Amino acid sequence: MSRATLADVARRAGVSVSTASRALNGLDGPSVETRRAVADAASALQYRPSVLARSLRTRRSHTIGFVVPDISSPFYAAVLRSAHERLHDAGYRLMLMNSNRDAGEEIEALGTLLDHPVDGLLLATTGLRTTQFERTVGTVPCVFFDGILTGVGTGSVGVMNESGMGLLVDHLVEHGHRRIALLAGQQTETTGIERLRGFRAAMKRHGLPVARGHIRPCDWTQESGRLETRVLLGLHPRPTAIIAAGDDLAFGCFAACREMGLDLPADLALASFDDPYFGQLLEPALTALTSKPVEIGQIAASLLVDALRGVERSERDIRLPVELLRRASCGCVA
Amino acid sequence: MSRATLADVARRAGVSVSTASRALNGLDGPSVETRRAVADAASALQYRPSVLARSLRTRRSHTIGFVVPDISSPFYAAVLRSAHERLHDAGYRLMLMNSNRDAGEEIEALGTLLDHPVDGLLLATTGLRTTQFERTVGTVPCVFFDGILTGVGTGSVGVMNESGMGLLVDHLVEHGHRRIALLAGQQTETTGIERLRGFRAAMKRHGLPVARGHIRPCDWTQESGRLETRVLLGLHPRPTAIIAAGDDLAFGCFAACREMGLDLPADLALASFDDPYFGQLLEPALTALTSKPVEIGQIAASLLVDALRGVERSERDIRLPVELLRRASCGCVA
DNA sequence: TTGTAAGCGTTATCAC
DNA sequence: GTGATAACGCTTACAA
Repeated sequence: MSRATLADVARRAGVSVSTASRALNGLDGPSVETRRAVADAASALQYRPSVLARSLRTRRSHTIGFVVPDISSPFYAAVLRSAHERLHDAGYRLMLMNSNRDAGEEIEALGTLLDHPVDGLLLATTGLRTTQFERTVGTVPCVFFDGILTGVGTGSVGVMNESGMGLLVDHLVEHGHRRIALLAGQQTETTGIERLRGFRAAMKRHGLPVARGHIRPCDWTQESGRLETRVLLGLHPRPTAIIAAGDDLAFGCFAACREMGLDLPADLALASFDDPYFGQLLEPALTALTSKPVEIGQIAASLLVDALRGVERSERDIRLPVELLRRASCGCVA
Repeated sequence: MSRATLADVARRAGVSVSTASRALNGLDGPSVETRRAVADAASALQYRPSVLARSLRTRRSHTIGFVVPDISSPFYAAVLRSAHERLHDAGYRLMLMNSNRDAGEEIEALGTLLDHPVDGLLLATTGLRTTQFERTVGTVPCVFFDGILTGVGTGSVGVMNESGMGLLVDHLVEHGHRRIALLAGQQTETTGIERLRGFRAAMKRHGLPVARGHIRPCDWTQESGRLETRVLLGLHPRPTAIIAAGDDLAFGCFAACREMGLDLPADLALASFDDPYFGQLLEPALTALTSKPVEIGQIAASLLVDALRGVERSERDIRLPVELLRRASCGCVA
């Protein structure tokens, strides 16, 4: 005795499968009595429709694929939660994939999801090319977030990377810093690229030179931040301030300073682009920009749901403004 | 021109669908030439089998359901990543659900997953009853982790909650504390229950009384930790040390102390059951137990995969030992 | 208002 | 070796 099928329900209600289907789906046709009989039979048998069979027939799986570089990152986890909530409310399930910060794995992940198939995609890309994207995703609705590919897909959500970086540079300059270095993050991802661009622009705006070796492209990891900070601190002249393009990079900088017996912010000022949710609890508290994972997830999911429902939206590429959280690591008094 | 189907491949190769199916699935029967022809046709058409149709027919979806109280929690996110990796390698996809720390939502989530259907479940339960579980999950393989329901399911993985809590109490007692309070966490989840039990046992073992009101059952949130800490600090006599049963509770305690101008560990000692991955970077660094999300995810996934493959395992309920990380918040010198 | 039947894209059981 | 053909459980013209 496995799960009851629609045929079982129909038999018990004394009607045909099509009538049973119509009754359960609330289509017009069946009389009130018929509906009642079918509903009774269904609940008596504890009938639950097979999503699989329905999807095969209707060509809609009500499943969304979610692909990120690293789901264990608190930022992506927070985006996931909020996107999931929105999608769940809209009747969608979520299938998860990790690209592991590798373009090849990302393509494979997309392929797996499309085979399933998924009705739409939420993607934080880790450096896909436009042609690769078009070839593997085709016309399936896809909303980018955080890691964005421009010119393709049905929409995108992110923060204002360039102007945000400007805020950080401006603030450090206000503190009197002139030799500012950047832990730049991975330069295959839009976030890394745009933040670096914003850094260069802001430094230029202030008429400040960017010393040779003061820009450190690197992985988005704590270990990488630690290593690159050590390199920076070994330079002559040594930077007096460091901007980390991501929170893990900032942690790495923390760790390096601790190892080397340096005091933040007395010996070195630090500002981070991303604000981890415990930025406040660090010592010194971390100066950072508001990162908005909840908003990003919610908006990305909404864009996708609208696209799936055929709703046209005027604004398809959304960039959220960020604000500076002045805390202690930059030299502001707590 | 949508995706090519098996029929398209068969037609192009000049064979029947059944032969094409056999050839592609490597079943014996088809001759070498036939195999070759089918493979050529398949790649020419960029054929990708429909997972949906295959699942409907074989009654295996190769999809696993993953249910947690809150996926934005770094602990669960880390478990997810490691479990996902293991499952991916074994050819399974992962469908995600959030129970939002609510038993009703958890049941609904399980129902949704089973409708899909999923071949197995990875579940951190938030206080399900045995009968509820049996009714909704039936015989589908389910491995519990973190939040565990004993006596049902195909296995479980967690840490040694009781002895771990003993380690924390022992250590604070070594520091000379006698009035130790507990931010106990939610008492519907096994983790909360077992950690409280371990706390009582350890206090008893040391012959220490547990003062009235010194045990604070509460939500697992930072806000809750902050509030309960304030309550504890308003008590007479006031506890000299607090143990947080979870990391967010410890952060709340941090926040409360900061608000009240109290110095950790001089005015109050703090030890946490869970170690957040940045515990080292806090000031003071957080004394905690090693939490092992990566191991937990990996083991849980392995147990499930074994069960799905019909492999019998002797050890089905695994409890990982934990170690004490002596840092500064308990009063140890850094 | 209801029923019949075709099909969604596979796999599996038969014959040949 | 290979090919019809019947499922898997559902939706949806089209008939009645």
